[in-house]
Amino acid sequence: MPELPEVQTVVNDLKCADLIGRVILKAQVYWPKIIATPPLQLFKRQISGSTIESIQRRAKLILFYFENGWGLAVHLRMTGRFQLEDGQHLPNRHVHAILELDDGRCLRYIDTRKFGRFYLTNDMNGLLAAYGPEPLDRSFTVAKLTQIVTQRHRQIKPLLLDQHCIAGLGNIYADEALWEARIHPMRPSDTLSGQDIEKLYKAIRKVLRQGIKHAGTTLGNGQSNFYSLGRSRGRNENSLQVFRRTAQPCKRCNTPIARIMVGQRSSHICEKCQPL
DNA sequence: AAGAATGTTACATG
DNA sequence: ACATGTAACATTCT
Repeated sequence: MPELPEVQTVVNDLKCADLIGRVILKAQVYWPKIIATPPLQLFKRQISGSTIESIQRRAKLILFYFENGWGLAVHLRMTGRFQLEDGQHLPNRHVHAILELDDGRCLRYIDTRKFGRFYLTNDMNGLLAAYGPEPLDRSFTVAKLTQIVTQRHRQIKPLLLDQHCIAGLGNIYADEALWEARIHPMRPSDTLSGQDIEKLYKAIRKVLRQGIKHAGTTLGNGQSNFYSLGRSRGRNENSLQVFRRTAQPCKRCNTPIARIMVGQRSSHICEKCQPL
């Protein structure tokens, strides 16, 4: 579930939780496939005794940097969540890993679909090298987006979702940005005009900033929807203009929102505002 | 009760 | 080399 704004929200909450300077005493792992690298026994040995120096976000990854030069990157994929427990823990069948801290607390990883992954590495830069630019960074400019979009001939939405091209967008915010910019998701990327690209640039940054401001998007009431640390919900759902608003009126022109498949993902569009 | 779900990747095919 | 399609991962939600 989590896209850039949701991951940023989790990181912000983790940073507020007094984790800097804490030592990870021990890792308990109940679903070994969660640990992508290194092999489980090495992972457990290496992470034990690590002191958390900083917590950051890059793309959709949560990055824990340790004082010993290693770092832990966590990708939540669809349903990953962290919870900080003090003494007693609420029972949950989907706890797959627990990091025990030196202050008596535990950071536990919950993931109903078990798609999330932990990467423990002493070469974080290497791990991050393949990702495209951060859309909210100053280095991400209209010129940069022009280059990304013009260099290839692909449908614009799958391109936006490709983390090697731009980091952090997922299905929700890609749909929102394309609606905002009035661009059809199947538009070949190299046919966008300069004006289109500028609108898209502004739209991407607008919807991501808004998502962060609202602490992420939590859809519906299912327990495997997005929740940040603890069980705090995002407040961005009411700001969505098209995502999962199929058949409801377009907020600009009242045309019913259509749902179409693009690159094997559902897309929500106004066919009048976003003609092909 | 079938189909879809906020993500990624390996593999196949054009 | 690049673009696109399919299946897989595993469980819940509509």
